[in-house]
Amino acid sequence: MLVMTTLISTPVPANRELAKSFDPKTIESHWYAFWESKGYYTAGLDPAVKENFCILLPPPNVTGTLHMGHGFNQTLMDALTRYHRMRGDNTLWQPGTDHAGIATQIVVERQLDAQGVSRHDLGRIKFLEKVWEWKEYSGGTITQQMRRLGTSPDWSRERFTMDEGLNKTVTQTFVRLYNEGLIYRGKRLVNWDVKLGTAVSDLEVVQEEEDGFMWHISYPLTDGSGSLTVATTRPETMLGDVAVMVHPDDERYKMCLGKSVKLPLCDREIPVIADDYVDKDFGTGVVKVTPAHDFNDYAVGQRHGLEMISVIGLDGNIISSQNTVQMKGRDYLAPSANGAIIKVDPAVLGGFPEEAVPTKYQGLDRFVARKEIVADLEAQGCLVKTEKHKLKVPRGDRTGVVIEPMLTDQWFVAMTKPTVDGKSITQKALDVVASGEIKFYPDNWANTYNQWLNNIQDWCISRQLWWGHQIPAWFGDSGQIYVAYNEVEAKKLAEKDGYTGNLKRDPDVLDTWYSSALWPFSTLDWSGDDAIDGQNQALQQFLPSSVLVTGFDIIFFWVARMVMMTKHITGKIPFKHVYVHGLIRDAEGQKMSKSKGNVLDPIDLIDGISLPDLIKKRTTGLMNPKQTEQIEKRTKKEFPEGISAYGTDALRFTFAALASPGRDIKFDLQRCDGYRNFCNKLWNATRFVLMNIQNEDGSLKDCGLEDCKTNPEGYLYFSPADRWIVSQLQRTEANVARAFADYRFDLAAKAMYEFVWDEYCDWYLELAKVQIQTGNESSQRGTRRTLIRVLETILRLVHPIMPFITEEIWATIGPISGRTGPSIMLEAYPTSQSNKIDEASEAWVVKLKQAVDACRSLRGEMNISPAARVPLIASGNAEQLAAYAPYLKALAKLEDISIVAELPEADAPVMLVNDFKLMLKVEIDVAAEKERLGKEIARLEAEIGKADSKLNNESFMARAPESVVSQEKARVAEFSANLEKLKAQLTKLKI
RNA sequence: GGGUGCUUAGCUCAGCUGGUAGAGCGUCGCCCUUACAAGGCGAAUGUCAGCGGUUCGACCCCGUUAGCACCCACCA
Repeated sequence: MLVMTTLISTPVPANRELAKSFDPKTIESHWYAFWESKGYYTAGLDPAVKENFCILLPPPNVTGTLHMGHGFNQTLMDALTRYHRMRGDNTLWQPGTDHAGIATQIVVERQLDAQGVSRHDLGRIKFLEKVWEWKEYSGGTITQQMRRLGTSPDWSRERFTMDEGLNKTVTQTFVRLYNEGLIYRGKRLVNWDVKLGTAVSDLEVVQEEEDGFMWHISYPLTDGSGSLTVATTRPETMLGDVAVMVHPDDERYKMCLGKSVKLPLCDREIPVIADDYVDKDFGTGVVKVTPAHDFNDYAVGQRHGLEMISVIGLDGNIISSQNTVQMKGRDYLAPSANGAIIKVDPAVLGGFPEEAVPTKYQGLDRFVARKEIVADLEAQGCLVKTEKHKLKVPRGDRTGVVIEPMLTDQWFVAMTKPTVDGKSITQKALDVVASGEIKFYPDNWANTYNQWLNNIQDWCISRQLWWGHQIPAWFGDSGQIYVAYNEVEAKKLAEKDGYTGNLKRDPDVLDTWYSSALWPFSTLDWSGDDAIDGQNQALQQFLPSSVLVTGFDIIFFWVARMVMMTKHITGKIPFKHVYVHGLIRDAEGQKMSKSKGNVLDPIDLIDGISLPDLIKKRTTGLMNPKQTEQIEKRTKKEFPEGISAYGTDALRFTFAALASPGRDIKFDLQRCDGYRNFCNKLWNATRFVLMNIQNEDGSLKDCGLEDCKTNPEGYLYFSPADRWIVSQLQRTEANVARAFADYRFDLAAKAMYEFVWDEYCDWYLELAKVQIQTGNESSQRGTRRTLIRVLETILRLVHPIMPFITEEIWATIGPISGRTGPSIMLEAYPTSQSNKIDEASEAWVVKLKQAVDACRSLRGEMNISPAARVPLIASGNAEQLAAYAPYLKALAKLEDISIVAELPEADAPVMLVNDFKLMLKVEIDVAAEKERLGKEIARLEAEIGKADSKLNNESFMARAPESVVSQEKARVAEFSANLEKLKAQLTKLKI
């Protein structure tokens, strides 16, 4: 089921007031269209700018819809893109989509199936028209959904892997690689998907452990001296057996070497050979050899010069004259009477040689044939035994059918063959990582990458499909191959070769990953002509791109191949960094998949969805309708109320916060909850700031926003609290910058969250209230200025992760505070200036916080209602206490504060904070107080004991750094002082 | 068989170059205090998987065991 998403866009309202609470829907609807229409995403191409930043969007499948993985991946890319754009870098996020050969062809074929039409009925040209129609219809879905996520790629540069320009690059590189001998055509055993009727690459085959059987079959020796028992999991392939083999050192079978056995059911004699590939201890120690249908046997066959007999046709049925007809239009390989492989042209079916396979099995489905063969063997007494056996079964990742190794003509890229400069493309790809030119984040992925490349096989790039880049090769009547840019060029080659006959273009297409591998330069309009490319500003700036953001699942499919191809073709690396993130899983850690019915659509988290709608979405279009009930049950249990609307910003913030390196993500909706609350917090902080900087009529109060220098001396006063929050902001900016540089989105989000909530909202706004109520004019101005300036900086700081809410607030406070910029996207990203770090103010506030906490704590101890205003008696640094008094009164709900030289003797608990002593003036419960003091004394004694033992430890004193030692000493001093006070209090209580 | 990652509060996870364990959600109190109840204040909860080692000191480094997850290769 295709879900078309249209972007609802409303005009940006001219005048705005902030609603009472945050409602993502109303603010998200207008900004995207505004940004896009203003061209803010357009690639920066200013040669004067030093830094260039470029990210390639891993092109989503053209017919796909957005899933959580995309949402996650794209949020990270967008955060980086917005961050660098704000920093003033030349920035490009290059978008596009992939034609996804197999996946798309399957979708369209399935639709035709529903109408009872096959692609062969339509013919290639008509069928391709249908695919293009479908592409036009659904191709924009995912890019529309991306807009809902607020992503900011340069849409004007959007590419599609089947675009004319990209097709040119594909053809050009293919011809070049062919001429360099790096692409070749050969008859090899390849993974064959019998359902799709195409070869697939190793990566497209998944091995799954399944229950099966091991059949022990007796092959009689021709000299009548007994028999050999082979063990096999695939008895049907015995029709193609050309030998049986044993280990050369296996004493049990030594006497059989050089003899031959009679292949049951087939009446063929085959030799007994020795090969140390055989594991003596597995099965019976005797292995049947079927080179045409097994990769290992193929290798054995090569070693021993054995012939190959294909007994399974391309459609997965046992060979016959019938399946050749079904494979019309394609060459067919079959054994001739003498066992040699010949090509059969469907036009000359009459002479089809199928004697190698007994007539009774011809044309049978391979699994039906298996049953019959087993039954026949049993009837002839050749079946020794059948035992249960677990085995790995190769299946096509798209179709799920069992992959059949098949001897066919295919095109390959030579992975390990040296190129003109002496290194294979694989070696080049290894080198750029080894040298650090390309860095992985986290770096352990480099191991995975290296390991794969070190064991790589040639890449089968031809696919017997119709949807894709058709291979630019033309065949002559007797098998000549001419690879050229087009048919005219191919003709020229043929003529040079002295061939003037017919040329027939190879009907096959390229693996979809071939064009993906060229993505880093094909999207930048690379031409291969240095003169032209030198003038291509985008290509100069953005190749290599800065970072590739991707899940580990496509490191082999895509990342490694991009490195090989880009490095070899252009001489440049495709990207400098590879940031590998985890996969999004459901709350139970399961992979999200349609068949499990645990898929979440990011759009549903943004807009919310009711339970019935969610169930409907998860259960329609299931391959196996039986699962419906179970999925419904699970969904009901997991989301009893459906999913509420979180809005894009909260979802994006959640993705960022969960993006810890090297870890899959169990997606937990509750985290989302927390970050939606964060949006609300920011929203309401803004409302508070607005309340305080505006007069009743909406005009701006004097906030001292003009340049400080133009104000007279003393016009603005910044309290320690004001200086403290600015200082903390500076630290946060530095932390966020470091986090982005390290791709630690989780830490960036955390730094933002903690600063905004824990410092700005929880403390500074409360302190500001006091200053505005009790401070003088200068202090009030300073406070207002700080309120608004810190908020503005917060907005710019957070914008890369939460673009919508920040833009909305920016647009609201801008006209009021007199800022003129039209969009936060055009503002500079806050960068820390360490000269604003004010350690004295930071220390001042830390102490104030502790005093406030102490008062609150005292309140708790004495069980005083938080709402009650009570008097406080304090002793200590009188000057500082006087400065704290107004804040303490407001934040700790105090009636009044008396500052005295010495606390009066009373049975009330005393809190010691740094150099202050604080006591609430309220009667207390003596017994409870005794208990409390006793506990506290015990705790302090324990702490002192610990610290003391350290200080008495010679090793500690010798090895620990100064700071740690003095820290310990300070602790002992502080605790001892407190301990004495407490003991004194306790004795007082006792009297 | 080869490789990688993980194991921290009831749940989901942070913990930067070793220096006395943190957040969100949930739980329990008390508060609708004019920014915010999608909130505030307070509280409870941990043999940091087990064992051993290095170190004055280990969640962190080393070794080892167990469990979980994933990747690659593969025995017919």
